[in-house]
Amino acid sequence: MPIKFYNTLTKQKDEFQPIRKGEVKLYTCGPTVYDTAHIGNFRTFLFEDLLKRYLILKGYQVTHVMNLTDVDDKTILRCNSDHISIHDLTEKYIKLFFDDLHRLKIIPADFYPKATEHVPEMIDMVKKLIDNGYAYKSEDNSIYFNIKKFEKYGKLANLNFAEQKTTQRIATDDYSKDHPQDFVLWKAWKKEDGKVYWESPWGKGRPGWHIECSAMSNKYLGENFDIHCGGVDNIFPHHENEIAQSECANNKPFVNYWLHSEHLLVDGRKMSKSAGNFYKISDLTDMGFTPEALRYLLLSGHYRTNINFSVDKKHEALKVIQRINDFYKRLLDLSSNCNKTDELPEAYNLFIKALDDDLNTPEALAVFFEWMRNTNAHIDNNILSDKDIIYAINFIDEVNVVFDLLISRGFRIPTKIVDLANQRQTARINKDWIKADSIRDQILKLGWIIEDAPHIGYKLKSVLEK
RNA sequence: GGCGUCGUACCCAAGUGGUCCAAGGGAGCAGUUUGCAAAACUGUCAUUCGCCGGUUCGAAUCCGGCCGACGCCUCCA
Repeated sequence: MPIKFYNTLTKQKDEFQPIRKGEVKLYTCGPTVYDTAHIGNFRTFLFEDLLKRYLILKGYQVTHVMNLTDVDDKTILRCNSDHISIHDLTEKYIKLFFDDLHRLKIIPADFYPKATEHVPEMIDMVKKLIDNGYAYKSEDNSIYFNIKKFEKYGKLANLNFAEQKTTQRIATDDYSKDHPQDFVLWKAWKKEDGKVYWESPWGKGRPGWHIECSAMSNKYLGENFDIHCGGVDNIFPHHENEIAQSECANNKPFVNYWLHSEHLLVDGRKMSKSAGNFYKISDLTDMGFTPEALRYLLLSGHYRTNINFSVDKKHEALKVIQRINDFYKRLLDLSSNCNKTDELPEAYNLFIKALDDDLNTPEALAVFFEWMRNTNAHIDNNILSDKDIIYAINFIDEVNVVFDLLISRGFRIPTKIVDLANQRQTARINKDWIKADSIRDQILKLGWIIEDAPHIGYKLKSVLEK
């Protein structure tokens, strides 16, 4: 079964056909590293992680590039106000970004090119655009792209520039442009830029924002590649401009499939620092959200809808993660004498069918939950065969390739907790319920949950929810 | 002004013409089980899909109007 993706370029679900059989070249817009990324940014990065994991599950060899924008207006402003070099500032936030990626179990990209390390490539591309007649130099030595020369300009964002009403912001913008909506490829140095500049054939300056993604995707993935992703806010102007630059420089189509994720809302509103609903990953882990809980919450809504995040969802997410992990352990405990195979249960086909349809994660999770409930019931009734146990484990392993909701950190049970549990066991055998209950409370206070088996035996679980 | 998205139970969230008198998760309630719990399971939880009309044999799904939330139109995941 082929995968279908909603392609922003065609505005419909298209069957996915890679350029080279079995291979996918994927470019995802990365962070601007002048500040810490927030939960909204990670909604997009997690969508991209899901996409990549699913392509891997389907057997594709994925080459993934994520850029790091380490020079732009905000970054320069921040350096000047904090009296810190651009390198020191961006390295700090790059490190924090990688920490968060790791924490959320996002599979690392193959390349993380930095804008500042690819200026020559960008200059080359601007040169090509000038040579091909698509770009011009303004009075202040900046280079602009002439949108009138590119017939398809506006196709991705579905904007009609001939009838476009000029907004206040554009009208009061740069006077030296031929057309108000032309965008900058190379920005001439200004006093405020301080030490931040590169030499170019047009004098000192720095690259425009959009050119980095065109130049770097070109370098690492080729002039025409398969998939390009980002948040919906990138559709215009960023991705529209990337298309214009790349196609006019190379005279060939740029990207075949454009996938965009919707924004995340917090408590039904746009996240903002002033509204007090602005969260970084570290804020949420401090509140007790586990990486798996965050993955679940951000992947349980479809990527093209606004998902509504709220700290009130912590209980729901932790509960779900606990259920899945308990179920997995339950199966593993039953599997010791079973012969391994790589076969899968029927429900797996429905799971794949849901994800094939433009990554319908809510549907896929529904299939999984329903199957899990039935399988638990079969275990309760002791009617699950050895073969079924192995199929079930295989299924969860596959689900985990895509969602990664199994807790991989080992919880080592402290000796003290085991001792208490054993004392309680003795009390239970002696039917000393008062003592047994009091030890259970004590264990709970130490951060562990004890679950009894009928008559004798127990399980210990770490308290995930505080 | 232009382009576009969304409104489904207490909360979250699929479904986009009949197999839906509407999946799945969380919360609640009742039960099985348990020394009691927990976990697991079972049952219950929207005669109805923002509102009003229309098309159709048939609509949550298509069309029109209205109400409400939101995005983009050169900062933005």
